[in-house]
Amino acid sequence: MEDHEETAATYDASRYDRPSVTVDVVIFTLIERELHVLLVQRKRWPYEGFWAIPGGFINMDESLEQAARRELEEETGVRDLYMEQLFTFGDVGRDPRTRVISVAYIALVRFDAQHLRVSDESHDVRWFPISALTRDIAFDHEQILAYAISRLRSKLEYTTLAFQLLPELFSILELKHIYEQILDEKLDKGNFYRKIKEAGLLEETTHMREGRGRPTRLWRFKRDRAGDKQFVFRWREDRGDRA
Amino acid sequence: MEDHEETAATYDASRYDRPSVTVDVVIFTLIERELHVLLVQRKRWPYEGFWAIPGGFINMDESLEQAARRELEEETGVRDLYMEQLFTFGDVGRDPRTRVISVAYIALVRFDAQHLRVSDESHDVRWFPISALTRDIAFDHEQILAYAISRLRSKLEYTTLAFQLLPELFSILELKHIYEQILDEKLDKGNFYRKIKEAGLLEETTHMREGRGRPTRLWRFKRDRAGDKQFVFRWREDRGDRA
DNA sequence: TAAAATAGTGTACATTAAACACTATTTTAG
DNA sequence: CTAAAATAGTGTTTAATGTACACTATTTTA
Repeated sequence: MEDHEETAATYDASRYDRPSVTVDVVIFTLIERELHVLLVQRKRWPYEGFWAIPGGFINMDESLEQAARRELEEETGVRDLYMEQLFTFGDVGRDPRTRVISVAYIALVRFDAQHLRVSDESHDVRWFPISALTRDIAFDHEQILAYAISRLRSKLEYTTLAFQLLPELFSILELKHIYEQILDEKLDKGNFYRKIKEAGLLEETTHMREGRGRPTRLWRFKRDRAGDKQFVFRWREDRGDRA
Repeated sequence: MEDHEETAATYDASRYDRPSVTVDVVIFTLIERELHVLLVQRKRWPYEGFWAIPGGFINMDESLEQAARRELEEETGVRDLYMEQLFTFGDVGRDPRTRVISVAYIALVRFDAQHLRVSDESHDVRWFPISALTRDIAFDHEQILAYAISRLRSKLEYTTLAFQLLPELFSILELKHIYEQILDEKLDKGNFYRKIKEAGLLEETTHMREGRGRPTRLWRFKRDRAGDKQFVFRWREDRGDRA
C-alpha cells in the first residue's frame, strides 16, 4: 500500500471496483536489551516523510503468509522466522488513495542474525525502540503497532515466543530481561529461575559467559520435544489485555 | 464468495488482477442446550450442494465489521451482537473460481432472540450442532469452523463471551452448562458457583424459575462496571490449544 | 583485600484450584 | 401422605501454585 505512483492530483477512485489487499509486517527485534520495531519512511503522498510499517501488495500466486515472508525478507534479508497473523484492518478511509485492506503480521527476528542489513542511518528504514516511537506515523499504523505490542505481551505468557529474540545460547537472566522488556514490568529473579526450569524448555550447556560479576551459565532452547515446535509455556497469569 | 454467477465453463481467471475480498461469519447459538453453527447450502458450482459459512463480498463503502454485521443480519435478522474477527484466510487455491481472501468473523446469538428466522427445514440454511457437523463442507470452511471453535474455547476462559448466548435472566447452572458445551468437558458445580460469584459479574434478582426439582434463582449479567463492556473473567487455566 | 557486581538457591507464606461430601427444596411415584 | 428422585446450592479439606524476599556463590574492580 505504500508504493502507488499517484498523487492527490492524479488519483482517480473510479478505477477501483475492488479493494486492494496488502500485507503489513510488524517486525520486532531486541537491540541492546531494548525491544525495537522496524519502520520505513514514506517518500510520496500521502503521509510523505511519515514512518510506516513495511508492507506491500500481495501477488496473485502467493498465500498471505508467503507474502508476509517475502516482505520481511525484502526489508531485512532474513528468512525462516517466527511469524503470525495479527489482524486485518479494513476501515474505509484508512488510505486516502483507495480502499485498502491490510492483513497485518507480526515477525520476530534476532538482531544478531546473519544478514540483518537495514538500519544504517542513511537509508529510509530504521529501528525504533517501542518505548520511544516517532510521532510521525503514517495511516492507521500507530493503531496497528499498539495492537501488535499488546498481542506480543499476551502471547508471551503462553508461548515460547521470547526465545525467538535470543541467540542460540543465552543465560536465564537474559531471557528474563526479554520478558521484562515486553511485559514492561520487573519480574522476580528467584521465581523466574524456578518457573523456567520447571517448564523443562531449556537445555543446560557447558558454556559460560564471563562479564563483570560471576560468570553465567548458557542454555539452549530445547527443540526436540516430539514435534511440538511451539508448545505452551505460561509464565504468569492473565493480565486482561490479551489480544 | 458464494454468489458468483459463473460455472467452470464460463470462468475466466484473466479478468481478475486483484483478489476478491469476502467476509465470512461463523454464527454460533445455543439450541436446546447444544452449541450450533449456521451453514448455508450452495446451489451452484463449485461445491454445489455442500454447506458453507455464510458470507459475501464487502462493499466499497463499509468497514469489514460492518460487512460482517450486514451478512449476519441478512442471514438471521439479528443485530447488535457479540462479534469478533477470527482470522483472514488467503491461500491461493481455496476457491477454484478466483483468488479469494476471506476475513472470517465469529458471532454469538441467542437462539430465543426476537427474529431468529432461519432454520425451517425447507430453506437452504440450517443450524448444525457442532458435535455433529455435516461432512459436506465447502471450500476450506471446515478448517475455518475448527479454528472458530478453538477460538471460542480459549476466549471463553478469559472473557464474558458466554453470557452472549444466554437470555437476560439465567441460572448459574445454565451458565455452567454453556461452559461445558463449549469446553466440551464437565465442570465442578461447587467450584463453578464459587468462582462465578467471586468474579462479581452477576447481579442477583428476585426471580426464580421452577422446574422439576428445587426452583432456581435467576441472575443477570452486570453491565455497569464503569465502561468496560467486556472485562476479564478467567474461568480456568490455560489448556494449551488457545487460538 | 574489601566492596561491588552479577549469578543463583532456598524458604515461608498467601492465594487459588480441585475434589467431593453435605444440606436444601421442590416434584413425582406409590 | 410419604418416600424417592430430581434439581439447587453450600462447605470443607487438601494440593498446587504464586509471591516475596532473604540468603549464598563467584567473579571483577577499587
